[in-house]
Amino acid sequence: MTDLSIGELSRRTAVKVPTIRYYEQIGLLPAPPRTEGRQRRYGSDHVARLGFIRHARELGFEVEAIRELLSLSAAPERPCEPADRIVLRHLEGVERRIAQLELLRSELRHMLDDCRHGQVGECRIIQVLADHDLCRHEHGRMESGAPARHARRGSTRFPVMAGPDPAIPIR
Amino acid sequence: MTDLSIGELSRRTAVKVPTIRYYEQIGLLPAPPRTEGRQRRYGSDHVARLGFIRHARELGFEVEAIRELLSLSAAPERPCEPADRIVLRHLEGVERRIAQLELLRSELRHMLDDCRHGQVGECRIIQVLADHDLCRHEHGRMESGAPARHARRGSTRFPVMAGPDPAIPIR
DNA sequence: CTTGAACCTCCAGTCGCTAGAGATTGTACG
DNA sequence: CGTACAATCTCTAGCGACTGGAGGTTCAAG
Repeated sequence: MTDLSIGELSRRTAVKVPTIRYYEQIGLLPAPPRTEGRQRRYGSDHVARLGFIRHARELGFEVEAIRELLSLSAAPERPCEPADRIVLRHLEGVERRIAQLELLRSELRHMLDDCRHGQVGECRIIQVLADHDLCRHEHGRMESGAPARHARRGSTRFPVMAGPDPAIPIR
Repeated sequence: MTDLSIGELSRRTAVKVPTIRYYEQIGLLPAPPRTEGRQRRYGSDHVARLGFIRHARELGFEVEAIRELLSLSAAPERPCEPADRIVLRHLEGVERRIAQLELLRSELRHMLDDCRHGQVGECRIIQVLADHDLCRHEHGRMESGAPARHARRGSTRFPVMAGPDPAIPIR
């Protein structure tokens, strides 16, 4: 009805033009009719559907989840419990991610707090990175028997990325 | 010295074999010497460097940041301020991400709270997704003049992904 | 010497876009 | 009506940080 070009649709929904074409390609937005010159022309139903998609993306839903939500929304008389479950699952993922990031935040803050802001040699940041055991929190699991908290104190030395060394076959 | 195969290195550092090869490819881990049969053999310095990399990745640092941290760690007598800055920048990113996710979390919770768990037709979840204006928080910016809070109440109907419609050129 | 696990290289796929090349179409103006 | 030029078209490749597979070789134990 409204007969919008892809650029107009983009402006109205705040979704970029290549993204709209991408959504069509992956089957999230139906292919619209075309002009004789094969340019896309959209109606108000496309505006609504694309708005739905954009909002769901803003809320962090994955494309697959959006696909399901869209197909659920097409059956208003059916129970909305499947939709609830999708949202709940996503909420749980967001909560897990927040918890992870909060751990990260506190470890990063500790690293900065502990750093005396002197030389790299005494820098707590570099030390903690070099030796996982020095950090205040455990954020990975340590399942197996303690792997010998070796007394590598002092200089942190790794093989340095030098020019292509001769690559002598050993042994 | 320790002369480890890539599988052994993988076990000791908890970094997967293809990931180790990938780190070599992108120049994060130096290419080790090879056996006559061109298999990689690693020493304890590689174990240390790869441990550094893994820990930094666990803390969410990007590869480019790790590259910088590694090259900083090679100069123990220099000031550690550049390292501090990298960590601080990353911390700020983490904090921004947390703030975003907390907004998301609260909006998702509201959606679930408001849903009467009946039919899709009255489902608050679907309604909020279909009409951005219904949500409790603003998480995008709304710069331009209000785009006509249209009275599309009731059925949420989009063009449905059907079979390939005839694609009649219009106009 | 044989077996088979581990290793090798190379390439493709993941996710959700984004950007570019090079060709065509739509539209406004003179 | 012609022309200019913005917008559109298709196609392909790239991002980041891996991960997986195919198909072939090497190592180490028995």
